[in-house]
Amino acid sequence: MTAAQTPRRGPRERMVFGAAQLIRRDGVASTGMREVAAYAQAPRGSLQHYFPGGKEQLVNEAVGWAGRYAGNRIDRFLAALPTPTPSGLFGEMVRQWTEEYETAGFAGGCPVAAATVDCAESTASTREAAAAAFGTWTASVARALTDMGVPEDRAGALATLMIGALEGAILIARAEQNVRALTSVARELGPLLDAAVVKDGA
Amino acid sequence: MTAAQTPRRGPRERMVFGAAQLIRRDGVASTGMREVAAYAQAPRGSLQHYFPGGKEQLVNEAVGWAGRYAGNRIDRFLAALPTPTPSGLFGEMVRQWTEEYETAGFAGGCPVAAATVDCAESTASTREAAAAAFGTWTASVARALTDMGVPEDRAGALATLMIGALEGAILIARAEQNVRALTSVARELGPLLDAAVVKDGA
DNA sequence: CCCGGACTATGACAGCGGTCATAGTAGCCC
DNA sequence: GGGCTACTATGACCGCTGTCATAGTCCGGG
Repeated sequence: MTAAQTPRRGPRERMVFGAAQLIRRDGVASTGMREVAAYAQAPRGSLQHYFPGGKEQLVNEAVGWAGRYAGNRIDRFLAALPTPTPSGLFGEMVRQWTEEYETAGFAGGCPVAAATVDCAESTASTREAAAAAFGTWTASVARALTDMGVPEDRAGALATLMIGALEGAILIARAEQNVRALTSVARELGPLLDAAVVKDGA
Repeated sequence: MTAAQTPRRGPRERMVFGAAQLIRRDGVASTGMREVAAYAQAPRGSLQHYFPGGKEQLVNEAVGWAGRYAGNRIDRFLAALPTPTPSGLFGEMVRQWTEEYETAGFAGGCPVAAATVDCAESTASTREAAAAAFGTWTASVARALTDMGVPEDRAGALATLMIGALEGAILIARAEQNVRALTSVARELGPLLDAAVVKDGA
C-alpha cells in the first residue's frame, strides 16, 4: 500500500501519488510537504524542483491524479460488465470501497472530498481541481447511463446522485468504521437506477 | 452570521458554536484555537478553562452541537409538513442548503463531514462524535419514514441513503459553487423515496 | 576537459499551532 | 475582611509548517 511499491514511476509521480494517499488519510492541512517526500521516498529538495508552485500545486496535481484514476476505473468497470446496468455499475463503484475497507481498514477516504472540505473556501484553484474531478466522474457515469438506455435529460442528474450517494456513504462508513452505509446505499439505490432505463421493447 | 449575533448565550456556548462555524468553513486542522476565541469574542484564557481537554474536546463538542442542531431541524421539518412524505422531508433537508448557498455563498459545508475527513484516522474520539451525529440523523429520519408507511426493514437503509446523498451533494455543490447537484439529487431521489411508502388502501 | 543543465542535499528562517504556567480580577459566602 | 471559586489575562515554550537560499552531485555534449 505504500508508494514504495511503485518504484517504477519517477519521483515526481510518486510524490503526486503519495500526496493523494496522505490527503486521503489525514486531509490536506494535516499533510506536510516533508511528509509527502518521505512517504514517496523522494528527496526533499525535489519538492521545490518539481513543484515550484508549492503545496498548492502539489495538492492540485494530487486531486487531478485522483480524478483521472477514478475516472479510468469507472470506464474499466463498464468494459468489464457483461450486461451493463446502472445498478451493476453503481454496485461496482461501491464494491471498490467496501473491499478496501474490509481488507485494509478505514484509514482513507476520498481525496477529492478531503480537498473540497479543506480548501473550498481557502484555495480557489484546489476547489476548481476538485470540481473538475467531480465533473469528470459525472460525465463518465452519465455517458454510461445513456448508453444503457437512460434518457439524456435524466442521465446527468442520476450520475450526480450516484456519485453524491457514494461520497456520502464513504463519509458515513468511515465515521462508523462500518461498511453498512455503503451496502445500504447500493442495495436501495440500485433498483431505483435500473427503473430509469427505458426499455425499447419495440 | 457571526457568532457575535448570539451574545445571549454564555462564552462557552459561543465558542462551541463558533468552532462549528469555523470548522464548517476551513476544516478542523486549519481552525486554530485562538481563532475560535476571537470569532466568539471570548477571552483566550477561557479556552483552557472551559475545555481542559484541549482542541480535541472543543472539536468534539462542536460536532456534537452540530449533530443535535441538525437533528432538531429534521424534527421541526416533520412537524411543519402538512402531509408528510419522504420526498417532502428530503426536499426540506436539501432546501435548507440551497437557500444558504444562494443567499450566503458557498463558504461552509457540513461540519460533521469536515470532522470525519480531518480526524477519522487521527483522533478516535472525534470520529466517534461524527458517527454519533450521523447516527442521530439517521435514526430521526428512519423513524419519520416508518411513520409515513415505509417498511421498517427498509427505513434505516433509506435514511442512510438520504443523508449520504445529501452530504455528497453538499460536497459537489461546494466544489462547483453551484447548487445544481443539490437540486438534481432532490429531484431524482424524491420520487424514488415516495415509491417506498406502502399504501394501506384497505 | 569542462561547461551547463537537471536534480539533490541541507540549513535557515519566519510564522503559527496547541499547550502550559503564572498571575490577576471579580464576586460571593462565611 | 479572609478566603474561596470562577473566570480572565498574558507570556513563554516547543514543535512543526511552507518556503527560500545556497551549495552540492551527476551526467551528457561540445
